[in-house]
Amino acid sequence: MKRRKTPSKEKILAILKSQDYATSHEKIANQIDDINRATIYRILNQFCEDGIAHRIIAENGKQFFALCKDCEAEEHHHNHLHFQCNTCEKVECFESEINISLPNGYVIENFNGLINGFCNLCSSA
Amino acid sequence: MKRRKTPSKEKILAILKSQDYATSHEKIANQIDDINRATIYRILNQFCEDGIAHRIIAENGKQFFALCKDCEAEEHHHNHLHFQCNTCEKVECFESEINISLPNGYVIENFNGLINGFCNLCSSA
DNA sequence: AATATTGTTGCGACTATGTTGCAATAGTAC
DNA sequence: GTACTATTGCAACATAGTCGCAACAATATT
Repeated sequence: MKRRKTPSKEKILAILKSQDYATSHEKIANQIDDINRATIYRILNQFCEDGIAHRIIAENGKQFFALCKDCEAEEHHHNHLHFQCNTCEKVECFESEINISLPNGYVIENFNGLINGFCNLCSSA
Repeated sequence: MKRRKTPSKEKILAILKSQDYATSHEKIANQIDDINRATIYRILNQFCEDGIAHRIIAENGKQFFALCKDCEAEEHHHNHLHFQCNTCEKVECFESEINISLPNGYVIENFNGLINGFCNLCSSA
């Protein structure tokens, strides 16, 4: 499957780039009115497959997406924690990676770590 | 809201106790034929509220439940990692707690950390 | 023991998120 | 320009989980 460059992909990529936080499908759809729901999902999935973005599963099961930083095409560094504010619902990536040590025989493929709580803005309000 | 002791709750609690792994709603429903879907969900939610069980969100957004060990009613220790095997799909709790340090002003309420990969049984197959 | 209170259950309907099959469209390579 | 095939829109589907309501049942009260 060779990827093609399309307006839809560029648009969604631009939106992801413009966000400071991880973005839900809903939020992306709100900023777009001429791309089909299914297409947005497909493009986001493609970005994840291609290592352009990574997927975060929120506590309610919803997917959020954030661009990958410092990821080589082959080697990904997604062992960092995410934080979702229970008030403003924003999802952000924390820089520091965490060390994961597994029992013998276990092989890691992916890590999804989410902290829920109150962000600095909402906790002081 | 005072909780009442009912056969449904006892039955579900017994199932949770009998599992070595975290359990999905589906798996529970399979072992029961006389309790309504909605009731199972409500009971599981209650268990989580009451600190009897904790909820794990899998990569596909599905909920899994596991009994709390070493949890006081007031103080919970859920900063441990979970592991889901991509082959056998089992979800298990890892013992070791992880240290989470948050930026200034951030308050943690809950942590959901899931590693996906292959468990010792499936990785060697 | 009978009754009142109110938490619990089953049912059905509903919501929301995400996926898929198919035909039409549009990148890309030649 | 033409051929090839990835992409898109549409509609239908799938699934997980929730909610309102009336009937029921566990506790508390007498």
